Amino acid sequence: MAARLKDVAALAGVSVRTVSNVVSNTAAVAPATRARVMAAVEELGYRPNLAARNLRQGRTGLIGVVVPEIHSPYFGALTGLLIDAAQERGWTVLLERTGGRPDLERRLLDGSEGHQVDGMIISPWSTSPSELASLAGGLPLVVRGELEPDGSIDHVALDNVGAARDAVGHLVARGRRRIAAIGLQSGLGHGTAELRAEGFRQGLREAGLAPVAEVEVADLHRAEGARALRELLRLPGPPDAVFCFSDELALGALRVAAEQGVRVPDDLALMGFDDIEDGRFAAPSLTTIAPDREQIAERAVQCLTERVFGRLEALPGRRIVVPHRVRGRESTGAAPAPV
Amino acid sequence: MAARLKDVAALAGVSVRTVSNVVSNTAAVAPATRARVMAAVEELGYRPNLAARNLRQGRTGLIGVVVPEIHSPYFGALTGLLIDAAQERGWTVLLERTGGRPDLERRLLDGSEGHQVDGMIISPWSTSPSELASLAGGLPLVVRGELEPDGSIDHVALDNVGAARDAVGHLVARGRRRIAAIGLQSGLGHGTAELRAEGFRQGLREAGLAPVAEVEVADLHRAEGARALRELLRLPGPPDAVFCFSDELALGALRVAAEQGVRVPDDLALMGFDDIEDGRFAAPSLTTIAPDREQIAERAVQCLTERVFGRLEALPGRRIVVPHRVRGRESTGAAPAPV
DNA sequence: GTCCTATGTTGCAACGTTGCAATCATCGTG
DNA sequence: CACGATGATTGCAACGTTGCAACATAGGAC
Repeated sequence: MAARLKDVAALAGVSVRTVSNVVSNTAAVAPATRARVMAAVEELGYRPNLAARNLRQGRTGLIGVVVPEIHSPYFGALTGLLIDAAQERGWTVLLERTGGRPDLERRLLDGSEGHQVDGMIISPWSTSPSELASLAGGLPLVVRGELEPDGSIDHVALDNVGAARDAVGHLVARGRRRIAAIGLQSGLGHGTAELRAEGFRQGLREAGLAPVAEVEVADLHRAEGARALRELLRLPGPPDAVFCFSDELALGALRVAAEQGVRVPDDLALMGFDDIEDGRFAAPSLTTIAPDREQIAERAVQCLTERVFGRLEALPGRRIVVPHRVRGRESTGAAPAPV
Repeated sequence: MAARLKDVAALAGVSVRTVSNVVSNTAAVAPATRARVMAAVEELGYRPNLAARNLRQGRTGLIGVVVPEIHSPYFGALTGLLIDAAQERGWTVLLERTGGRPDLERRLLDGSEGHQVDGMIISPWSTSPSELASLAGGLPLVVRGELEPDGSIDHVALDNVGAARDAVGHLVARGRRRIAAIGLQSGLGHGTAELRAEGFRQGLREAGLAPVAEVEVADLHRAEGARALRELLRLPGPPDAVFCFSDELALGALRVAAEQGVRVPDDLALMGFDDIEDGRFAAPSLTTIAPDREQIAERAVQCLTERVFGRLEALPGRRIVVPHRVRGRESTGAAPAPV
């Protein structure tokens, strides 16, 4: 059915090897020959069989991108950017979702599940970096997000502690004193939440304040944010500002504030983390920590590419920190409401 | 480096073929032999080389999912469900974004871009089904969303006309008479918008009404919805209800309503389409048309699987219509605001 | 004319797997 | 005991490509 090198060769009147040279640019070919071959390729609609090429070359041109979920705005946006960055470098992305399940994370890494890839970019949920490294064997790996650092693999991460401190600074600068946090996660050895909590406390300490409350959540989605703010509003001395560890949590909280007649930002300043699209169009718009997502994607793919092609096996893991900024909007009174 | 069948065979003291029989369950193997082989597999950490398997079997186990974008809530959610449904049937998903670019849509289909897949599920933006079919050649294809029907390929779609009619019905039943639409797209031969416009007009006709306005948009995102509502509010006789062809458009409109002090639903009823997560947590929560997304994903993958394995090449294209329902919430006064 | 180099072209083998058909042992049946 | 049927195991070849090294030809230097 599909044309092979052999068919093209027969039609063009040259050897199989020459056709291969033309289509994969591996050797010098006389212009006339090249033209004849190209014509035959065109006529037969020849496309190289990638399975054969992969088998021969020992590479697949695929990289795995492993995320807990893709339907959430944060991971959705990041995944899109990763695909772009990968495409630019000639990779094709194989997307895997773990749903946060540790067993699935493991099976994907050790190769018993899923397809063969040349490398992986993983946003782990529950597996520690050292475990990741051993599971992956020799597979090039870039870890997204933050768990305790491990010497042997590459990380691309934010300065989560610093970002959380900046968030508190933003609230304090706007005169808030009774500040709470939503988004701690005790169950997991999930480092990101812990780092943000750490930064939150540091920021308060620097301002000579103490946390009004720290609310734990089961996940980072809206429903949990809503639940958490309801809880905070029942406290005897409710907060005048809340720092949520994700925009989705903040949007859930925003909804509850509207329900209960709590005015944002007048009665309560609300702040998120991630800078997702929804936050820009919320009413009031959401102040947030904006990581440089393009750079995260760019650096992660670049890093992985170097690992795959380079002789970096012996190199120690690199630690790439991507910048962030506070994006002040209406929910903390940092931007005037339009009209 | 990586263990091969040959290595396992040597260790277990059997032939390569027997090991293959064990790992791929292709023939009866004596329990004792199987145990010996499994032990060797375990010891060497053997994983089958998929490139070789694919080459031999002529199949890759990959299906392509082609969407215009994945960062949007609608496509993000759908893609997640497609990956789930595919995984259940043993497929791995290769995700491709077109960004709505026609040339990229084409290159993906004719195989000159991207990897080799056994089939594709595509949400086309600008390529017509007949063109899709000819580009794909013999590649099994399932088309998502709606363009003019074509006899030879499978479609999985909503009843867009009926759904839009239902939306109008919902607004009319709540006493609205001055109804506008946001979301028409003239530039594209993009069928979905046209079908919803058609249903919108039918619904109004049935109620003996005429459209107050129909606003065109460049895309279906929030910014366009915001722009469109601003435009509508400047009209001499503004509408008392707006049907937006996507939830994102409606959320953009909702934001503008809040900015301009237009009360929703009292002054203006707002309705969307897609039932994305954000709409549930907006204040007010967003009435919408909810397609049965699980079923879309499920049926699309099922359909494709049948095409790949079945002898259905000669079969005419099937047309699968997935049900939807109106989900009444606060933005049309269909659900009381909590507390 | 000989040698050397540069350029273009080729055949062979191999990547790791599985389809096919052959082989061998074992068992039940008549 | 011969026979066929069944079960278990095997060797060979092939999937379509590319690395390697060899080969052919032409052109330039001496």
